[in-house]
Amino acid sequence: MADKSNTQEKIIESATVLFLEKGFHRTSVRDIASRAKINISLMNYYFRSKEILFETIIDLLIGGAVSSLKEILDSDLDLNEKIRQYINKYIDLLISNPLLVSFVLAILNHSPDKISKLKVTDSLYNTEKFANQLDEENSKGNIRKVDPEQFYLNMLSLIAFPFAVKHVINEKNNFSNEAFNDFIIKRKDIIYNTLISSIKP
Amino acid sequence: MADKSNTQEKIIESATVLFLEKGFHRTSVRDIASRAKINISLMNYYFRSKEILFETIIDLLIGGAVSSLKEILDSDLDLNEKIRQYINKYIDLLISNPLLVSFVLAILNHSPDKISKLKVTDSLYNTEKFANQLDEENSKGNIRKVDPEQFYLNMLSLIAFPFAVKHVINEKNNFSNEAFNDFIIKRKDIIYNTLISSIKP
DNA sequence: GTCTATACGGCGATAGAC
DNA sequence: GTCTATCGCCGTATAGAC
Repeated sequence: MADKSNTQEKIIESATVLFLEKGFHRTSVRDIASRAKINISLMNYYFRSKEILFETIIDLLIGGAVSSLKEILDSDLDLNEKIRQYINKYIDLLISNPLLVSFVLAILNHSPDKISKLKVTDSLYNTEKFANQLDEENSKGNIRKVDPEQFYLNMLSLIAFPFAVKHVINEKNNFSNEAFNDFIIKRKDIIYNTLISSIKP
Repeated sequence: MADKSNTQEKIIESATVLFLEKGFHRTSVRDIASRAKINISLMNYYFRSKEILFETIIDLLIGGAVSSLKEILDSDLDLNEKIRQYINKYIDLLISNPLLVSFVLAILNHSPDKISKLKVTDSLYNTEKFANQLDEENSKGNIRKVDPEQFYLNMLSLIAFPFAVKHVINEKNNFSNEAFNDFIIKRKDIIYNTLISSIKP
């Protein structure tokens, strides 16, 4: 049994640093092994493949954040307040993990069959309660009629896409990482106002 | 000399099919060579690398579409009409090349240093005239004050992001490719209305 | 110029000895 | 649990035939 989970931890620690630094494709299992000072094949012993190791790390990184996003969506909050909180929490999550969007998109692109297995994409499903709430608010005359699926996609697009093109934004505007974060934080209000004004009766 | 450009064309034809079918990472140069019935090293002879071949194909696929997008943005059209045309043309382009967004994001993620060399990303730069137009319309009192950079990013996000998560959307809603296209075409109006209502005074 | 054959170093993964 | 050895791929480079 020896060090039990110590080796596993070393792999995760090293892999996390490298994945965050260079992304999935540019990090090799040999890189990970040499940084963790372990034998290459131990990576395959503890995790069955590089991809599973990667997904494990993603899930660890974002922790309960994704499920708390789902909680907001499923809560009984007032519609406006729900949208506000959802945007804020999502953007905070992505600011803490700026490569998350690219990672998830890379996986979706690389192995589309694994979509439903990814915990990260959980938040994209089960938007039923939110959809019902939009329908109800409309029938009360509080908001315009909207396709909930389209509205939710609008919200997601406005929140997530900028992180997918972070490099382009930074290069175009000569942004540092800090300047990018400032730019993104300003988006909290912008996205909220954009979404709300689009459903105002 | 033989068939002159015939070999080159065969490579491009085969590679296009495979890239569109399986994406960049899952297509090997050996796949391409065997499908084109040519020697592996000819790929390196005509194109210097797999990546350059890929970029060449992307540029061929989207042809003048990207530059015509830039033309719209730089035109003297009325703001509303400009936004409308830009959305419509962009979405038509992406419907014709549904993998384009994923491809570009994959390249951005894989080799961020090549951003400015990609012709496809040209459309993301030089939005100066559009920015000025937004400022002018605001000073005339026709629209609310907006950060042009944020507004343009909103537009781009709403247009492009859905294509990056096409697989998820299709799986969630049990969409066929046709149903996805219908869903996207409906977005032309939705995106227009969302953007316009966000700047209405 | 065009093409073939072949080889190089690196990759992710695995079988099997200890 | 750990390590060595090795497998079958990959993208790329090059020597040399036509």
